[in-house]
Amino acid sequence: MEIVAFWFRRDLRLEDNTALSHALKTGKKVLPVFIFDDQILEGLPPDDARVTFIYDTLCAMNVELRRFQSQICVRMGNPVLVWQQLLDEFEISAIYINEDYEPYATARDQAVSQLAESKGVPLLRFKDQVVFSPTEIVKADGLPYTIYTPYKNKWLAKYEETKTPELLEIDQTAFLQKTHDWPSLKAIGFVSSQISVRPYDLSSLSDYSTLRDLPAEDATSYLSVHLRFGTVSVRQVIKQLQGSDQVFLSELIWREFFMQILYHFPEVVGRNFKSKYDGIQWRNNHDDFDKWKRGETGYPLVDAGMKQLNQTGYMHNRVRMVVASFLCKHLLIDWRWGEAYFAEKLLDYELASNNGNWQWSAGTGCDASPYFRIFNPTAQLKKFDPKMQYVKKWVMECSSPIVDHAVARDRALRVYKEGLRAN
DNA sequence: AGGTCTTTCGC
DNA sequence: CGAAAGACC
Repeated sequence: MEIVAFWFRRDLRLEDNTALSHALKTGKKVLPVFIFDDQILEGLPPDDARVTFIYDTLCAMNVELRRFQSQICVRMGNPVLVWQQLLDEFEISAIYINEDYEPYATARDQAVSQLAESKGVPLLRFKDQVVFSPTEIVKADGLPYTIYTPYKNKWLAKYEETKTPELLEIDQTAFLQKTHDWPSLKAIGFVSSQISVRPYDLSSLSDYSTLRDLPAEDATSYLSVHLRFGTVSVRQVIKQLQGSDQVFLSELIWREFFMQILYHFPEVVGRNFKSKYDGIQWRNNHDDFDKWKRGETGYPLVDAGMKQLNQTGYMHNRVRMVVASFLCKHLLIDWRWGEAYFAEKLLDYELASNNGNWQWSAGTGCDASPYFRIFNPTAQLKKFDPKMQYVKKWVMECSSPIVDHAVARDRALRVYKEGLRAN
């Protein structure tokens, strides 16, 4: 029987899923596929919370699908080799995917596309995880934006032009009725993590703009991880926004801004966007770095943030900016070290946003915070957690500061200036 | 989407 | 006199 395949990647949902919806409308039965890519899994700790989340999400979708005698086909290995097997095993006439704009993902999809095309099977790509793809918002001369505000203006103007699309129907009766051998989490090489993903609540967005900077309020959306893995549709989120939620919409536009930066400038991975900062002599003191990681810097807001990260896989956004600035400016540790630590710990880790925001903090990025803007961690505490509620929740005892603020501030200004002069 | 020091403003 | 605005980092 001729069927089509749908490949789940970072779109782990059965609602408003573009490529899936199109696949289900072809009139052919749809084989849903998920591949644990061993190249990605390699190097992750066995109790990685994100792998647990992916596995649990797949299980939950499977429960849905079982009502229609269907099941997700879960495989593990190199995606190209897995697709080679699947194309041999099933009579697949097309593979449906949602576009993924990361460098690794585009190369992977290109390889799968070549394989499939060689067997006469098209790989059909759809826009799903963003409102506007990296090539849709460009300057009049066709070049990508590198400054946020004009990018945002263009984004909003284009958004006004296009009507908010209706959410897509998912016809579950069109799934292929077939069961598969499911690998256990253990068989994939993992165990269940103690850290779990907090569900999102779209109704919490109403107070976002007034409370979002106060970590004690715990009023952020917790949508990041769901947008990362596609357990929520970005269109559904936007549909939920009221006219007053411009602040939240702006955060979604930042997300797409950094995605298009990574897409058009893949060299930002591992390198300063602005090469004039290449001469900065980072101190890169391992002892300082360990203290930062453990949340033992002696600055309550920094330490609270790092403890929240270590214990929950999440950190309040205001605090992310403070700990990042502290690492780069006060400790003069290379932003790439901080980027790597966040990548390891954050449930919502996403290459484009993580890289973009770290470079923003370090001052090396496009449209970044200027190098002389150095957060005063004590002033930030006073301003955003005046009653010390957030800090008390995460920090039990406060050690003495590992570096004096005024001294570190002067040192950062000097080292950045020297670095700029040397370049 | 900052901080700090200095100057000016408003009373 | 303290608060707000400005300059510079």
